Amino acid sequence: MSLTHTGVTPGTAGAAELEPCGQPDHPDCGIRDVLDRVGDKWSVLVIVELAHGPRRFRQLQRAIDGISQRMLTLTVRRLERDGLVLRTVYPTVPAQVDYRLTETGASLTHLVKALADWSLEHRAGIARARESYDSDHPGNEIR
Amino acid sequence: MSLTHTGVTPGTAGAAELEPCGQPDHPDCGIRDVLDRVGDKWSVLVIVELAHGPRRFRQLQRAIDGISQRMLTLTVRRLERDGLVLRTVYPTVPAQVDYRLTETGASLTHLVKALADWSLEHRAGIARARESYDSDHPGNEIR
DNA sequence: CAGCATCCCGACTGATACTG
DNA sequence: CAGTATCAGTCGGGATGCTG
Repeated sequence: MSLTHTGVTPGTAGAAELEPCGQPDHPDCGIRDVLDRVGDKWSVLVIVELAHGPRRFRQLQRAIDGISQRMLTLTVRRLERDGLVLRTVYPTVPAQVDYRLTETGASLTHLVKALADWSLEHRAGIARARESYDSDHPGNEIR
Repeated sequence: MSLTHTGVTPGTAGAAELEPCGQPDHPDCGIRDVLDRVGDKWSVLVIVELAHGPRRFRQLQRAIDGISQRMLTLTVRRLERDGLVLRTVYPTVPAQVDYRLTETGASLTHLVKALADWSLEHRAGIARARESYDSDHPGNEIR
């Protein structure tokens, strides 16, 4: 809903002005850097969770269904390394650490939100398209 | 508002782990469906390329630096299956196929563009953060 | 040109056990 | 609680060779 999508002419001429990298200079103009981070399902879920406020390690693990401790560790490390998440250690008796989004990380939440909105909006359509495709192409394992 | 979730649904015992998805509360609600598609670097690059207009297979492969034929095939197939891309075969002598975004696919273009913009905007910062992190944490192989 | 079929290696991940 | 260390299994994805 909050996704205002101005009608874009489908297929035909389209191509209005999507010019992420004006030049073939850089093959992928940094898109991949982000994608490798944003595209990771765990990263996104962590970001979404942290968008609600600071969380501790266990809180994140409990909030994110299905993530292993190992993956959570790796995920927050990577996000920290990229400067999207700030990790703070409190030298309390039982060690305590909290994670929160940095400003950069917070700015990503808008995109994630937009992505989620788009997802919800087209979820059904995609599911239908898949069924349709699968029935039209039996025995085609495209995952 | 869509992403505002109350956080935590620990639930002691088994309980329901699959939320009805009535509300966009649950992060898992369709986000992954999109992410599995959008999050894929090749998918995004294909979408970006197709945003400029219809392309043939070889055109795509040449435009997208580094993609293997196998990955391009799989990528466009998946996009087609999800109804984001339309595949048209022209029974010419040397087979000719073109791909173009469907309306749904075109609507994704905005998000992809946003992602690309964000990427460009924060590219340098992320790179710096990484260097900084790496020098502060020597011998830490986080990918 | 536009694919499909195979082989194959290394990275990603989960499960498990141990530490500060 | 908040991790680190290890090991094993899966699979993404590149390289190569072959149709239509």
